[in-house]
Amino acid sequence: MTVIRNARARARAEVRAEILTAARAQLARTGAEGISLRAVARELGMVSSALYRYFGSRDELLTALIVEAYDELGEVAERVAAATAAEPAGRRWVAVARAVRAWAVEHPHRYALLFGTPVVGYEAPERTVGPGPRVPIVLARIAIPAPRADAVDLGRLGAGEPVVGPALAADLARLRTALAELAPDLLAASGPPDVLLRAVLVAWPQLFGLISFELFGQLRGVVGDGDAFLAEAAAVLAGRAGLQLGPGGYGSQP
Amino acid sequence: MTVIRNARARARAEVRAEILTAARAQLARTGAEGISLRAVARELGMVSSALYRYFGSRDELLTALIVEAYDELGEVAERVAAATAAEPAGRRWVAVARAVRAWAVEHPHRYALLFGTPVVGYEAPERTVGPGPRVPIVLARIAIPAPRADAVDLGRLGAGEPVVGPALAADLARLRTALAELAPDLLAASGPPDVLLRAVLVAWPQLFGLISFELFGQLRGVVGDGDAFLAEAAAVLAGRAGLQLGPGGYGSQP
DNA sequence: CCGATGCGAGAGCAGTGCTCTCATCTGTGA
DNA sequence: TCACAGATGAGAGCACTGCTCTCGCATCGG
Repeated sequence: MTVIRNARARARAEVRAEILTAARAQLARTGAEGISLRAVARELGMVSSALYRYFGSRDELLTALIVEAYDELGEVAERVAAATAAEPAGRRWVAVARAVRAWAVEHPHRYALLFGTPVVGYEAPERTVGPGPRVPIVLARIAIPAPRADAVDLGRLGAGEPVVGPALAADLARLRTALAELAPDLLAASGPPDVLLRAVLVAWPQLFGLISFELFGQLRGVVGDGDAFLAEAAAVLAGRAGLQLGPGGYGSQP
Repeated sequence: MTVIRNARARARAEVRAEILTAARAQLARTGAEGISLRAVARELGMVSSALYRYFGSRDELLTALIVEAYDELGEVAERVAAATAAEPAGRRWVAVARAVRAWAVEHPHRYALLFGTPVVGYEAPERTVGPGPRVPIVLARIAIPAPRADAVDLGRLGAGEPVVGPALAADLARLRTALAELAPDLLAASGPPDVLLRAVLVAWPQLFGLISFELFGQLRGVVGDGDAFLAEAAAVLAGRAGLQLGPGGYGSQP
């Protein structure tokens, strides 16, 4: 495993990259279901069986595309979070949400690959570990230092109701354990017990739900300006998480 | 079009139903992607070409399954709403949410067919019209009469910010038009302008997001008790929509 | 009763994922 | 430097898919 690999390994990596590029293009054109190993091979001027030297199966190729897309989306979110570091937490939250939506609109099939129907169900390990949780970590990093303890308002539960129920307390503990590996700094700063829950477990799936609803056509004919809709809804979520938007609301620049 | 159709039409309807039943079983077994016209035909002891007398294409068969699933899910939601008619709005909201989740867990592939990645993208007309909006209408019917005007808290916008932005105001108008056909009684009772928005456009996609996240494996290894998680999160959403849970929180019976 | 129509069977086409074998090309150790 | 092992590509082939077309048979309506 030297840094300068031999020519064979180098060529191999290049062919692998070319295959991925062709597959990515085909994904953008026809969606995940339409990706054909044979068509990818054809486009590269090789025969389908040769492709199996590089990817053991169609699912393996898809998995590579999934990991790649996770990484790209994670990078988008991290870049926006870094670029807005000086702004109030609420505005950063909305900015990241809009960026995630913009990426989804630009690459709908890749987004569907990540958050749509699981292709087979076997790629669970890949999903949870690795680049999967990058976006929620970005959101958590924005949200967690911000909320004040008095912002806790978990749905106006009846008097005497615990803020976090026993089942969710266990989930919370599990989440903390997972976070200890992925982002140990977050763990130290995560404050009151429900803040993590709101930021990661509640706000993030809801944000995803809004984007998916638009992208998968559930809001077709109802919502006109998807970005405005998402921005407003994300501002609601940010408010619920106790984040301050500051003067000027959530802003309007994309 | 007499009520008592002739024998030919009767047999035709029966065969159609048998095909749908076999396809439904296959969907439950292998998911939408795994549904094969030939396998369905084989199971029914007919040849694949004969099946084309009843469904013009695989997509047409899938569309029939989608409509069917929409109807069944809508009926589940309506039944729960009716059964809890006497309870406070917040508890009804949570009860419907849990019922939707329970249906999704029981029929994951059918749920994916409705709310996952669109199979082709062409069935947009089917989605928006017809049985599609039954669940959000149930939720709106629960939520709309309930909220008090002072519950409006759209994300703690900056002072002077309009509660509903101009882009969303247009969406709201469109939504009202659509509702005028589907549920005219709702239109009359819908109260302050943002209530509809919160109930249908925000809360429903977010609820869907929570369910999908669990079902599509995004929360795998994080959330243990999915029902408890959803109930708590739905209670949060209900609270945001200004619904009262009443004493005893959102209850715990499934 | 007879023609029009509905319907099932079968063959066939173009495409798919994947496996196997066989030839060739290349990197490396003797 | 050379020969051998391993990596790579080509091709044929298998079982499967959605879908179309044609050809008979049954059935229904006039």
